[in-house]
Amino acid sequence: MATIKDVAKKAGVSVATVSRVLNHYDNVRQETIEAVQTAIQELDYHPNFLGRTLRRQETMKILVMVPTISNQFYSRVVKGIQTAAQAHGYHTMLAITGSDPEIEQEHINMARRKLVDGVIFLHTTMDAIDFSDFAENYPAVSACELVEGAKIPTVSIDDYRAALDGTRFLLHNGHKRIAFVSAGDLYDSSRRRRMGYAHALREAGIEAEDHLILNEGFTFNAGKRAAARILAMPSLPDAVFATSDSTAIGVISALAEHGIQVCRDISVMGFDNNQIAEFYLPHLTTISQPQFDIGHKAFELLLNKIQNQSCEEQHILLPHKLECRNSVKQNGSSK
Amino acid sequence: MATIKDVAKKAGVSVATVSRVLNHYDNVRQETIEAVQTAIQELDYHPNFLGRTLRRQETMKILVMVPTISNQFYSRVVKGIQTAAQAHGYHTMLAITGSDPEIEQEHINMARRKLVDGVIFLHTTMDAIDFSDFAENYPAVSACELVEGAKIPTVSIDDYRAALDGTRFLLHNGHKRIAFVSAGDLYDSSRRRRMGYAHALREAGIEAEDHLILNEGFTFNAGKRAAARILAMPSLPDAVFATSDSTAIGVISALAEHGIQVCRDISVMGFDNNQIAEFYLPHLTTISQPQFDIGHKAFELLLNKIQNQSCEEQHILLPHKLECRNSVKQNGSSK
DNA sequence: AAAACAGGTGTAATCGTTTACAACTATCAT
DNA sequence: ATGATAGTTGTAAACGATTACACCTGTTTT
Repeated sequence: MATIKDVAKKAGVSVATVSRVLNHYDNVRQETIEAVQTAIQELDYHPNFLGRTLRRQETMKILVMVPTISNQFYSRVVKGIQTAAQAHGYHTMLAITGSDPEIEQEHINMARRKLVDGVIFLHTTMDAIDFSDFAENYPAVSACELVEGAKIPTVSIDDYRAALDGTRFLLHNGHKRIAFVSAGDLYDSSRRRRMGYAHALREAGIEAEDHLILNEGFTFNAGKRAAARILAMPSLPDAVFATSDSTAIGVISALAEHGIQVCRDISVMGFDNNQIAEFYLPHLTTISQPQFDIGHKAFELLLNKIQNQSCEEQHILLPHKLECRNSVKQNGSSK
Repeated sequence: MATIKDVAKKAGVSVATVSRVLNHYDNVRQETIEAVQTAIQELDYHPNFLGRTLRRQETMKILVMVPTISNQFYSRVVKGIQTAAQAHGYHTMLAITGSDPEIEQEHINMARRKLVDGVIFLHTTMDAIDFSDFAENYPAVSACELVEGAKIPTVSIDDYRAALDGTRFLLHNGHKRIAFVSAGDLYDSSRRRRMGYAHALREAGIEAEDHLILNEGFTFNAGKRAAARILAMPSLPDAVFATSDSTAIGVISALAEHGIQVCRDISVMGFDNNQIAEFYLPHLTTISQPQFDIGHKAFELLLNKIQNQSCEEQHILLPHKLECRNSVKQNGSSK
């Protein structure tokens, strides 16, 4: 395989000049450029970027730490990251952690070992202290999850507010007993959403029923488990607020198997607005997150950290939106 | 940031010795090992792998070329790849090409530039000649798609046979006019499946109707478009064989909007067996692909190429399976 | 006692680039 | 003619590790 030396020899110039041509420096004579280029062609030379990487101490790669890609939600965020990254000449590596601290730590070492220039966390198992500590030493940002107390640039929606809006919507449409399906405290977003939900109930003067809060997770099967618990309740709640679309669909699917029809017998609201929310029957009423934009913005924050080392902590909140479809019973009357 | 030199100085040994400790060579005195290790600890030293990478000319990274990750199908394959890769100390990079030749070419250069040790193609826009050419010069394997005439190790299902089985199943259950929704010739798998479909019709003595073959693609919206065309037909076909689950669901969803109920009025069969096939209502009858295994095996083939340079062309066909659920009308009688 | 050997370590070359610095040429102003 | 300047190019030192080779020091073999 030809190296820069071979090209230099063939073109009758020094390696420095070849390097200049390669990097489009503007202080090379046109003839020289052409001579080098023909040498490159003739040798079918492709620069070995490992050399540059070592010299420049930059890999032009970033790492995205994602708990799972089975969920379309993260796929969209990753897509946003990747699009932004590509536009700046960066490549993206994906670490699917499965929320396993060990796997996460192993990948964090990629940053320590200079194998990537920065890390975007879509979720972390680290506590705020470790997380801040890492972010202090290496370029890192958080997306989707706003980790309480962690000093790290973050882009997400306002989960509290989103759940508040969602719950209010259910309340305004006459639903009083609302079950809440979420992931407990494993995710910060989940915790925040629960607080928004609780707030909405409180302001409506409704007494919260603890057993209506079902911490099962974000997956389809979590929804099925939640549905099983709901079916076991002495009386059915008016509505179910599931904090991910997959979960909502799990709920609907499991209820359907017991002859309970959504919208007629019970309302179900989702969260995220994945494709599936639009495709499912009934079409799912849900809270829409700007997934692509979250990813896109997250990369921009990261790039800023990589280039400027500027560590100013910033939390960017992007707008959510209630997407009204057919899975929630609406009364025309109540405002 | 501390380098190997700093550690060497601190421990009072040479860099070579530090390197030996780092790589667990067995010809270092126990005391020396300990001295080096404490120096490492005290300096909070993390080896910079860029140096090793350059010296060894290996990155321990592979690239996966995937057309999209919005489709769960590919997510599962990627997961299989990643699991296998991780077990061998490799990291995975994802290039989402969107089937854009330009983006694909840009990423192919990563291999040429030694930024990755090998490439797994889940799809390529290259023709058989270019594809073979690349695979001859760089470690590469193909997964999911068996490219006609390309000399490259491949792992996939037998698409022809799978579509044959699927169509036969529909025929055996009394469906005669079967629409076929696929991606035309953009994907080799799509072409093969169409041939399997045609074969089944022929052996059943049924005359193929060209207008029943709808080349719309693999997405949900492709399914909706196909449904629109089906609705415009003078008479409804008995069944629709959609060659991806998303497409099948698009068909079902669009038909439902016109009051046509699947299983009662028409049958629909999917392909892939994504989660959604199980979750959707009605549960989708579909052809199951061993997605995880395909990915897993693909990595093993690639590793073999990376390590042995052995170029023997092999096509590995993994078994598919008909997953019988509720979207196809079955008659108890016919065998 | 000399030779052979093994265990442990250091020296320095190497991987393929980039880049600071030096140096050369031609042009221009003085 | 001299010095300054701009444009172009080359030399060699990085970057941070790995590793071939040499070189010790003891120990064992002859």
